Amino acid sequence: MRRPTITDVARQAGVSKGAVSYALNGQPGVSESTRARILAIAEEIGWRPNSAARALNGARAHTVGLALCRPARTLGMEPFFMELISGIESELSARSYALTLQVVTDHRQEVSIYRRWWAEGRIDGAILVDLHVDDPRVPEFEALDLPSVVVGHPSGAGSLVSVWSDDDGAVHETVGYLVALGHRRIARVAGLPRLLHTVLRDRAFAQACEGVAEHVTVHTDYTGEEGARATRRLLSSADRPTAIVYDNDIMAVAGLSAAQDLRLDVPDDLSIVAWDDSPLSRVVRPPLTALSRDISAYGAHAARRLLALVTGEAGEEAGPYEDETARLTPRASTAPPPSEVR
Amino acid sequence: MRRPTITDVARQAGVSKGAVSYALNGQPGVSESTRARILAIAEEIGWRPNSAARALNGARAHTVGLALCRPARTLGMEPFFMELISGIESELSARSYALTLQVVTDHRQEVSIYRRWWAEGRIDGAILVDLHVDDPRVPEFEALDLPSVVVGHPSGAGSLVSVWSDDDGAVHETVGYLVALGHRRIARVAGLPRLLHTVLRDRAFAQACEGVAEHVTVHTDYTGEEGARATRRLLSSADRPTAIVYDNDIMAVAGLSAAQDLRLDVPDDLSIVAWDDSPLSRVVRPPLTALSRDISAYGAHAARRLLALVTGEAGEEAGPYEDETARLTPRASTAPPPSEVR
DNA sequence: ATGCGCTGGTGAACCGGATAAGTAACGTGA
DNA sequence: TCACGTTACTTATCCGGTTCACCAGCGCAT
Repeated sequence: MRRPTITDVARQAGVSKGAVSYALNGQPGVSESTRARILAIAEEIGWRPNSAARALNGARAHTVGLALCRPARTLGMEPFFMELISGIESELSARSYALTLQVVTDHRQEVSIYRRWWAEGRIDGAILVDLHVDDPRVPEFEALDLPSVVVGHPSGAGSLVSVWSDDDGAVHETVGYLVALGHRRIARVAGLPRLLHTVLRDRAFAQACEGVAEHVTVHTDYTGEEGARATRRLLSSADRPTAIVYDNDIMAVAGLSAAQDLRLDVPDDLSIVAWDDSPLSRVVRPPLTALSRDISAYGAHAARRLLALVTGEAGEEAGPYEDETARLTPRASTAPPPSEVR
Repeated sequence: MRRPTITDVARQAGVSKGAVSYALNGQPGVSESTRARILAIAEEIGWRPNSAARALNGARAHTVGLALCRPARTLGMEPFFMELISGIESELSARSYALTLQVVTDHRQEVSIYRRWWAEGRIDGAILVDLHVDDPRVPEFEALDLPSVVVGHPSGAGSLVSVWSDDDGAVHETVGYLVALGHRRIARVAGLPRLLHTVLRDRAFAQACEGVAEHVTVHTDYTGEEGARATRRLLSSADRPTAIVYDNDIMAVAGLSAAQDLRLDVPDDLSIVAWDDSPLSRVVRPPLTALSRDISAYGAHAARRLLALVTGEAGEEAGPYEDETARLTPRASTAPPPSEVR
């Protein structure tokens, strides 16, 4: 049984294709009674205008693209992405836009996917995540002239609209909190050094500690394994830190376990802070002090910006947007440092 | 600058639209030299056939749909979905199919989304996850006549092709292992009771324990909070279990913390097994014994089945597929029960 | 020389909608 | 009673591809 087309509806209603089209789209040109009859028939036989046929008339594809450039293993473990996606989604589906997703392994692939989608008319816009230092995607996107929103700091977004949150402020708040507790040697277990936000956090961290605490930063690939290894290395050094800030929660949990394995008590011997709060931070023992933010809302903002770009709406929705700064949520993993090192 | 169309390519190459089409699609009807010239020009001006125009000629949309019916919070915390998606993805992108994703909050929405996508010609097929008991989506999908693959047990899939893994076997292996260690009172902290796989695991668990161990099952919503609460309740009962099997790893971690809060040692006082292995199981202390399986491969199998359905390929790819059974990976969270209760 | 098949194309119809232009019927004011 | 403006449509064209029917030119056997 073929899918019904506009012609089927027109025939059953005893009108022309044009009339059906007007009726469907709320255009003037049909009487209310005819419109109702047409819509009833469309409903009855389950007709929906074919999106390809619509798109052919210069209309939009009503789809935006998102390519994620991370290995499956890391991706699965990062609540961040799933929450971001569901936030993006909620905004898109409210406006009847679909999200097309692709998981890729490198940036060359990612750019070529977007290029293809765009050239094929499959997407109206794109969302760029995980901004790198000197990200090659930015000039590419600018040249492509594909409406796009960058989820990341404007300093790396070139002329593209960006949605970001103030990591700098969050870092300062965290360091300030730890210093206030009495910590004078603070370490940071950071993510991939080629990611822009890692560099920005590194810089902010160094700056925040400047003059008030010794500081050291170790880079990892975000996995629990590397988080644990970095922690062991930090804790076995002569002047070990009394507090460690982790760039994601899986590393924070791994670091917690590593510390406990070394017979260190958290928070009495070592304080731990996790960046990005997730249920995980709450279920471990002790629950982790974390930098929480509403990632879902973050994604929704990005989507809203993108839709404004796509539909050409002016207004305040069109510009870059700074989302709320992550709030430090103190839990039981942070406390003053042990007295002998104070 | 308008996107180039087939007419632009034809004009530049000095041939007709038809010739360009034949050249592009590897059809006979153009000489090799002309084909090369046309393709070179297409490449140069960055032309890609508009997917909507192609789809209009009865061709496929080259897209499959996936609607996830879970709240954002649970979703973010389940590495399962992200891994499943990236597995599906890898298979799809290898065959140049796109994945359209939608996060919905209930089944009615989910069905209506699929119905819309299908009627609008946006998707060629769909993947159904999280099968419920008496799932209303199954008859709907059968009626829609939309090519689809169910990720879940065939007993609930009706006439739809399903891809599943033998939970029954995994449960028996787990219970067998715990009984062999000497456990005689085993609890299970299960997921949502309306999910089919929960019911099947419940049944298998009861059956596996029958005659060899006392058993009890508690249902939760998969969150760490409920996992912890269930654990506390189980452990504070008079004849508390000596081993608990959790339906996901976030609950297992939460259960571990809850037990430790009650001054119970894992594994000396209590053994813990997590269903579905993830980096999380490895980074906590002690690392958790878990049921591991390759979720990404699971997703890839589902995608392959779906593509076989969509393209109408016969052969062994078309039927239902039983994926490998989860393997029990013993780690330090399981041991013989304490002697006083043996 | 003629017929035949093959190669390498061309031109036009078609897919399913949107939309501009055209038209028939009707009411209305002068 | 007729020009005029509405209303409620119909008709035709277009979007960017695919594909079918057709055709010119060429080599080749007859």
